[in-house]
Amino acid sequence: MVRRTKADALTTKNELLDAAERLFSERGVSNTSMMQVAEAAGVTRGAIYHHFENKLDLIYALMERVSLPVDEMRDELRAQLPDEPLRQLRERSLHVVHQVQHDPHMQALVNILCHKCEYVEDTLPIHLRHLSGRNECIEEFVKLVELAQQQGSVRAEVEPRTFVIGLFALVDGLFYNWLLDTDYFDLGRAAERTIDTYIAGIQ
Amino acid sequence: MVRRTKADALTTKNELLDAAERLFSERGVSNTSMMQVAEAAGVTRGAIYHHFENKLDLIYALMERVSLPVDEMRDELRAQLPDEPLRQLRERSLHVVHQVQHDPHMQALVNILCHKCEYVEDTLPIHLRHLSGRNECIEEFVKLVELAQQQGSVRAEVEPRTFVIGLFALVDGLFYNWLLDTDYFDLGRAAERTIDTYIAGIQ
DNA sequence: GACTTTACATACATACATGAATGTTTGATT
DNA sequence: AATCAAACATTCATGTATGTATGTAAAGTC
Repeated sequence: MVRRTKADALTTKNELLDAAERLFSERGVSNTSMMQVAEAAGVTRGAIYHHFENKLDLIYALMERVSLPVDEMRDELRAQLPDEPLRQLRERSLHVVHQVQHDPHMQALVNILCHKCEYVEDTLPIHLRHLSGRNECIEEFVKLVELAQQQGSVRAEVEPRTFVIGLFALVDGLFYNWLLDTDYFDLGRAAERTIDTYIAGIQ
Repeated sequence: MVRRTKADALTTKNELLDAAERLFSERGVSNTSMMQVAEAAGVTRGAIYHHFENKLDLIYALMERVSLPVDEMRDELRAQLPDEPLRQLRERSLHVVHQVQHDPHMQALVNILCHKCEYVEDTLPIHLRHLSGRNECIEEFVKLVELAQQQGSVRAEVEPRTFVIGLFALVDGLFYNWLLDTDYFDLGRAAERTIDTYIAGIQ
């Protein structure tokens, strides 16, 4: 049975995105063919190539789907706790952790970018996008640490930039390992403890 | 011109491993065909299938090549600083970092496992091997932290296991990000600072 | 109601990649 | 010296992915 109305087309597109997200996350990007994605969504390959240019465009669309709500939330948190820089650092980091832990789309996407997608020249645009918002965030965090340093709550010999690189590495590393086996440890709990420990180390 | 002596065969095998290591690291595992590996090594595909069963077996051989020296070094370091558990933690962590930063084979392999290889069912044996030695190491580190706790140099409310998970996450995250762009920050320096900060957080 | 466009399905052409089978040359063994 | 087996090269058969071109029925538009 064919569906043609605009709303139905949008449904088809979303079903394709859902199928791709699931299959990519389960079996890897390059190990999943467009054919398999189409079948999982109950359509043919023609439908995919109608909605997306190719596999990369499909991944790109997956990122769009989660990046919008994430950006909103970031702006929201940015405004909070302007007078307590270290706490803002903590809360914002933990918030991302919470998202990865509890939002299935976010979790699947991070899993894909982290473990199910080879970092090669072809996928460069994908990863560049992934990193762009991130570098912004690093700069912002550096300024927060500098502020805390001026306030005297951080030791003077601490290099803000290096500290922030470590903070991101810690969070990334937690994601990386947790996604390998989500039963090995509780992400939220571990993130809270380890981030607090790390921040305590500069006070 | 064909080469047949046993020594020459070993040379061929090593050239194949070198070529695979380079190509996999540059262009990704599933994006590199056996044909390309053979060409890069100056032989035909026949040579590969003579020495290795398939692509997975080839990756496996790559891991073997570096795991031996790494295991030796681990045993060596294990014996050092038995009375200063936190320093042993620090030194052993930094030593791995140093290896990744300065040993090309190690660096290429971690890069492959981290960014150039999809974590899917087919490659499970590969990753399981990668994780086995690691889990051992985690348990060992936990005991070191417990020891430090008994010695009174670590606060009582610290959970050793969570702390070690964070330490590994930090190191992994540093590798992960540094390998994306080795010019973005100095790995050794950042590792030293951030690990010290993290350890300072529990004292 | 005629016309155009959308939303797919179908079919096809091309390009690789894999793995096995087979062939060939030479070192190693006795 | 004869034989065997190792170390590859060559060829082939098969499967599979991709992208595109074309077909078509319904939706949308006027």
